[in-house]
Amino acid sequence: MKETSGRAAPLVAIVGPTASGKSSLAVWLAERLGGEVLACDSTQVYRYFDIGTAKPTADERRGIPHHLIDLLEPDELITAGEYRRLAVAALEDVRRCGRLPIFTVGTGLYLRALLEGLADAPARSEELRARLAESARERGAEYLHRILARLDATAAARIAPRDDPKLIRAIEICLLTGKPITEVHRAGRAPLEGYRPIKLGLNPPREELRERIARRVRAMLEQGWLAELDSLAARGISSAARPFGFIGYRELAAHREGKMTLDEAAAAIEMATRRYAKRQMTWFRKERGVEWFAGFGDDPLISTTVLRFLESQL
RNA sequence: GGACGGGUGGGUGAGUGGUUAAAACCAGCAGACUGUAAAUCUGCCGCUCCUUGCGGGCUACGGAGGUUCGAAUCCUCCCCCGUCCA
Repeated sequence: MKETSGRAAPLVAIVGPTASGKSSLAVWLAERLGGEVLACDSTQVYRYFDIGTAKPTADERRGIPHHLIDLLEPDELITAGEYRRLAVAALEDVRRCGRLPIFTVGTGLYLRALLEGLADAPARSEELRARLAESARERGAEYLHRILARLDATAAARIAPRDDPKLIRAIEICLLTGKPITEVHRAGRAPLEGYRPIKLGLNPPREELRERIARRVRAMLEQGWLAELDSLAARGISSAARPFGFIGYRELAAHREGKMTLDEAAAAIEMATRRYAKRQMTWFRKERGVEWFAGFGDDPLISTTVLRFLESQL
């Protein structure tokens, strides 16, 4: 598909698995191209959870403004739709300053929500969800699937009978709009206007990524991850808060409760991170229009190649 | 030296004569995913052949023999691991 709008402002999105060096590449490019960094990450929007979410430190930011980080309190809930609103606003700020927006994308769904938009569907309803979850508990597995089948057979056929979160969202949309979710989706999305996305993909060799993840987990622990955990508790943040469910925080919490040794926790974190990286790649591989680079973002060879490519695109 | 317990597919670990290539879980691989997405879910997961089929062949439950129509499962000997007694 050709971009015809000459007025569209370039928007750079760096996709890639966790620990592939997106943040450092983003800063490096920003320094050279007059850019600012925007996080497209469902975890970095939470304040206080810094080490485990791999937020770039002040040092690593090197004076480059970073957006869409530290926006919410831990007891708040971010969703793809909310992220889109926040991101569009941040984008406009960056554009007003005449700077190049560079997204570091860990959360594929959020990038899609931003660029392609979401269906015109209502936001989640906690009350409705509570009721559905309650009935599901009483009526057993696959009850939700039966409900959805009645509301929208097409949608039910596309969602696994045990995939509760997706079933709930589908039922929620049907009930809230009074229309089958299939119809709501068919109505289309509202893509981002006025920008020309340039997608860069980092795809380091798997074995090297695996090692990098292991090293990073150890480094995070050395940087005081456990102390951060304690300060979060001291701050009075409920252990039920969303961010405590993020990779690493949950394992470390289990360790603090005496359920596993620190070594075991570290091993579990590495494993969960690896699996996460794999899922990210599954998502990104089918992302369209990505220019892929087979290495880490902090590898000089990669960064210079990326810069050259970007310059040809701007 | 002796007495028990145990050695099962990458790991943990079921299975104690036959629908058992061998449960389950984990790891691994592939995939799905339009509002909790660092979430959730699905498939595959010994080797091999083809006419890709609830298809064929081969290999497999420490090793070697044996019993049996048939063994991971029973017997014999051997090897290794753990605990205990000397």
